[in-house]
Amino acid sequence: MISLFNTVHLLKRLSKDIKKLNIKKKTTIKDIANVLNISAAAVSKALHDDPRISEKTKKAVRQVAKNLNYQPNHLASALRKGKSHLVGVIVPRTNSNFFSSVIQNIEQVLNKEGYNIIITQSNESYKKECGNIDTLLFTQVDGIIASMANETINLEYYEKVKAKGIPLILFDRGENDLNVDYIGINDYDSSHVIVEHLVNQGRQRIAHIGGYKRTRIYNNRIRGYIDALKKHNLPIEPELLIESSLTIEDGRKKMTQLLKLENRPDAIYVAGDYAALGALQILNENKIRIPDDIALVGFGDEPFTSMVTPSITSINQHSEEIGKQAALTFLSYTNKKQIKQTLNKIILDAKLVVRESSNILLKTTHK
Amino acid sequence: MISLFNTVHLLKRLSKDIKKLNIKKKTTIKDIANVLNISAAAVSKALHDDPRISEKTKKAVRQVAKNLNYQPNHLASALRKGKSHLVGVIVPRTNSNFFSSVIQNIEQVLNKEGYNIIITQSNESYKKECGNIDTLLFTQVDGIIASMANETINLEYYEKVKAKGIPLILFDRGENDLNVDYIGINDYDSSHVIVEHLVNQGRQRIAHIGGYKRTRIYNNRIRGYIDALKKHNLPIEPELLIESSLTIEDGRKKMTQLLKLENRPDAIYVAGDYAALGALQILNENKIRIPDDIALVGFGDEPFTSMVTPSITSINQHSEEIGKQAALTFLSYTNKKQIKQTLNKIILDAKLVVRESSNILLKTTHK
DNA sequence: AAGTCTAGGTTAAACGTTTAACCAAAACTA
DNA sequence: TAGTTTTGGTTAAACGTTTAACCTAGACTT
Repeated sequence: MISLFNTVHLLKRLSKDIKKLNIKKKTTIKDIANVLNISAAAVSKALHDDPRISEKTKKAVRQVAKNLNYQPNHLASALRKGKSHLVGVIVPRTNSNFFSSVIQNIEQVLNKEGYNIIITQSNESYKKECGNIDTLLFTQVDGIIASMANETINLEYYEKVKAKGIPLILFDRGENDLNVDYIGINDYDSSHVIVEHLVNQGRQRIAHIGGYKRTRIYNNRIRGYIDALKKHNLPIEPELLIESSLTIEDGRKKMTQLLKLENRPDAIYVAGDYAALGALQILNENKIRIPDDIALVGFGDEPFTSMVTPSITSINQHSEEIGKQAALTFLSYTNKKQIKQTLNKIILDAKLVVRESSNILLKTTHK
Repeated sequence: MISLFNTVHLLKRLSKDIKKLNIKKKTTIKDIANVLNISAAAVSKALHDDPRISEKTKKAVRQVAKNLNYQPNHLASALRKGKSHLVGVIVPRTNSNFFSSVIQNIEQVLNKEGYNIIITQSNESYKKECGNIDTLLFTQVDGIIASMANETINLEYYEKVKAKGIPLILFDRGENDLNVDYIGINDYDSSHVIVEHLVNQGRQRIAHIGGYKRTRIYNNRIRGYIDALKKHNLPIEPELLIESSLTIEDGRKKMTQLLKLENRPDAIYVAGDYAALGALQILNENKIRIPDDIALVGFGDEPFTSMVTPSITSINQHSEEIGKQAALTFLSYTNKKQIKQTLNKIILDAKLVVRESSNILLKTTHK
C-alpha cells in the first residue's frame, strides 16, 4: 500500500519537475522574488515604483527582471485591476483614408498611455455592428470609440454599452439621442463654405447629391446647402437636391439623372468623394468640360481626389485631429472612478481644398 | 475596546454591503451558482457543455445566465487557460485595399473560432514594427500574422516571437530565412503573365519600374520580368529596368526619366499601383496616348486603377484568399500543444485584370 | 526607558475561470 | 448481496498580479 502510494506520489512529483525543466515557463514576478529572496508583493511594488520599497531593492528587482527577460502578464493584472487596457474601435471600414487616419491617431495617443486598440469593421451593416459590440464587450474593453454604420438607427446596442458603464465616444457618424461624447466636423458650415466657393466661381445653379437624410451628418450638409443657397438668394429647386447612398455607382446614376434635366446645373456638390468620382466619370464620358461647363465638389478629401483627372475639390475632415480628440476624450474618463458621461461635443471646422474640378484657373496648370 | 473593534468591524461590513448594493457588479459564474444552489465549477462545466453535467442542470444554468445577463469574463478564462484568444496583426498600413481586405478576411475566419484580432500598423518603419511586436507580446496574443515593412531587414524581433513559442505567420512580404509559414502570390509568374500579355499586344520594348531589389517579392518580380523577356527573345536593357520606392511621387519621377530616353519603351510594367498612377499622370500630362503610344500595367489591383482615366491594367493579389489562408494556418496551430512550426508555404496564382491602359480595344469602350 | 514613528517590507486575499482529483448515491452486474 | 459502474456533481488549487492590512526592527522623541 505504502509502496503504491509512494509510486503515485513520485510520478506526480516527477511530472511536475519535468514540466519545470522542459517547458520554458515564462518568468513571473515570483521567479524574481525567489532570486532576490523577497516576497512577490515586494517585486510588484518595486516594479511600480512604490515609495515603500527602498531604492536599492528597486534597482535589484529591475536588474533581475531584465536578466530573466521578464514580461508582465497583462491578463493577470487586467483581471486583478478590473481593467483590460484595451479600447475597442468600430468603423464602417478601415479601407478609407479618413477612417484609417483616424484610427492611426487614436492608436498613437492611446499607446502612449499604455492602451491598445482592437479595431473592428461594421461594413456599414447594423447587424455586423451589433456583433462587433458584443465581441468588444466580451473582450472586456475599457471603452469604445465608434463611428456608426449608415444603416444604424436602432440605438439599443449602444445603450447596452452605456449601461455597462464603460465610456463610449462617437466620431463622424454620431447620434445626439445617445447623449455621449462626440467629435466631428461642422457639416452645416462646410456646406456653406462649399456653396460660397461655387458662388465666387460664378455658379448660379448648384445641385446637391446628398447622403441619406436620416443620417445626421448628411442631414446637416443638406440643411447647410439649403440655407447657403437662401443666403445668396439662389433658387432652391427640388430637382437639384438628390438623396444618394454615395457609392461610386450611385454617383454615376444620380449624375446621369441630373444631366437629363432640361435646365442643367452648372455646379454639383456631392456629399461624398466616392459618389463625386462616379459623377466625374459620367461627366468625362459625356465630354462635359469640368469645371467650364459644370463644376464639381466632393467631400472627404480622399487621396484619389487629387489623383483623378481633373482633380476634385473636396472638404478635408481633419482625421488626425478627430482621432486625437477621440482618444483624449476616452483618456479623460480613465482617471475618474465614477463614470458619468458629461457631454463633450467637439466640433471642428472643416477645410476646403480647392482643386481643378471647381477652379478654372487651376484647370490648365500642370505641375 | 470591544466597542471600538465592533465599530470598525461594522464599518467594514457596511462598506462591503454598500459596494454590493451600489455598484452593479457584473454577474459572475458564482452568482449563477448561488441562484441554483450548485457549485461554480458545475456552472462552468454546464456552460461548456461538459458531459458530466445533466441536461436538466445545463438548461437551468443557461436560463439563469440569460436572466442575469451573464457575460463570461474573458480575462479570467484567458489567465487560467494561458491563452488570450487574441491574435496580433501587423501590416505596413491599413489604408490600402489589399491590406484592409486581407485583414477583413482574417477577422472573419478567426472570429468564428472565438478569436479577436488586434491590428497594428508599421507605416513601413522598422522601428515602429518592433514596437508593434513588443505591444502584441505584452498583450499576450496567441499568435502573430504579419506583413513586414519595406525597411525591415533585421529579423531579430521576429526571432523573438518565434522564441516565445507563439505561431508566426507571414503574408505578402515575408522572408525565407525566418523559416515560418508564408502565404503570398507567385510574383515571379505574375511578371511572366504581364510580359506575355504585353507581347500579345505587340509590344517590343518593355520597361520595368520595380520595387527594392532587397525585398523578396520585388526581387522575384524583377527576376520574372527578365526571364520572361529572355523567353520571348526580347533584349534586356539596363536603362529599362529601374528600382523605385513605388510611391506616387517616385512613379512620376521614374516615368519622367524613362521619357527622356532616346529610344522610348512602348510599354511600362510598374511593380505597384501607386507608382503606376504617378506614371499615368506624367504620361497624361505629356499628352502621350495610352495605350497607343505606351501601354501601362500596374500591380495590386487597387480600386483606383479602375477609377482613373484610362483605367490601369493590374494584377489582383487575391487578398481574400490570403487573409483566409493566413487565419486558417494560425488556427492549425491552436490545437497542437507542442508548437513546432512545420513550414507551410502557400503560393497563390495571381490574376491579371486587363483594363484600358494596356488594351487598345478597351480604350474607346465606355460602359 | 518607555512610547511613538518610520522605513521597508511581508501575508494573505482577491480578481473570475478552469480543471484535476475526489466523492456520494444510484444503477447495474453476476 | 456485495461489488463495480455510472451519473452528476463537489472541492480546492491554480493562473499571475495587485493591494489592503499587518508586522518588525531600528530611529527618534520626551
